[in-house]
Amino acid sequence: MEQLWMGDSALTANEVRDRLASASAPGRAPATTTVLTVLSRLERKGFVGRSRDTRPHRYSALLSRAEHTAELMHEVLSASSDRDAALARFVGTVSAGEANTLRRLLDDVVRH
Amino acid sequence: MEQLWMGDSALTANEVRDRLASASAPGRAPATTTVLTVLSRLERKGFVGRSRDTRPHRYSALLSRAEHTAELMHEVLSASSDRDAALARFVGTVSAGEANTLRRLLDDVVRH
DNA sequence: CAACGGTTCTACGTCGTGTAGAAAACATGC
DNA sequence: GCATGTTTTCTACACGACGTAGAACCGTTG
Repeated sequence: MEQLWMGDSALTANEVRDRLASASAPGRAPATTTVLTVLSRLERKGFVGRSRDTRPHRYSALLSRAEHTAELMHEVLSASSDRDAALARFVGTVSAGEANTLRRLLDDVVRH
Repeated sequence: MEQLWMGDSALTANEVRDRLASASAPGRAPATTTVLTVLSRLERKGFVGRSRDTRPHRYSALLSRAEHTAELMHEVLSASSDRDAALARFVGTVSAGEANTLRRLLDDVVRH
């Protein structure tokens, strides 16, 4: 749902609807009001912000896709009682390539 | 919900209900049928297994708490388009202690 | 076979989500 | 200034996941 625009930023409801229309099967084009509703709900939950001063309100993601994912991962992890064990499992099932990525990232972290 | 027994293993519905009863506020004690229903649904979704041969069926978690968490993390990560970016964000917001844990875990991984 | 504990079926309220029409609020051309 | 088109809000419905549990069914055992 949100993924659909979690890359650009500051779009109007109609622009969002247009992108949805093109990026989907021809039949599946949501009404503008639908987009507005969803956008409002996302705003209420703090996922998107909007500029109310410009007339066609402009909506933008407050968190990038990556940030959002990272936050979700933290949430999932927090729900676990033994975080370290969970992390161990996670690392154990990660691909070799991603293990390397992680290693590199951790090295970066070490020097602030 | 499941967390309630994701530590022990192979319990009957009544045993589960009892644990729930003690581990909660005195008033909040679910009926046995409720537990059965939930357990069945979890079974349908592949989260728990049960031995149908013993008469009071015995239910057990198919995945440990940690495994389940790890799987969820992978799911979240998979939903992201740019996995590396998401990982970067994740690592960037992890505590220092956990960063170390991760480092150690990655070292273990390297020697199979 | 009657009673009892265990299991399944059916069902209801609540919540999140996708969907959108009706109505209200605005902007504007004439 | 008002009719028209655009934008936003309100209200609403269907659907699926969940927590909850009663009713009915089934198997064991006295």
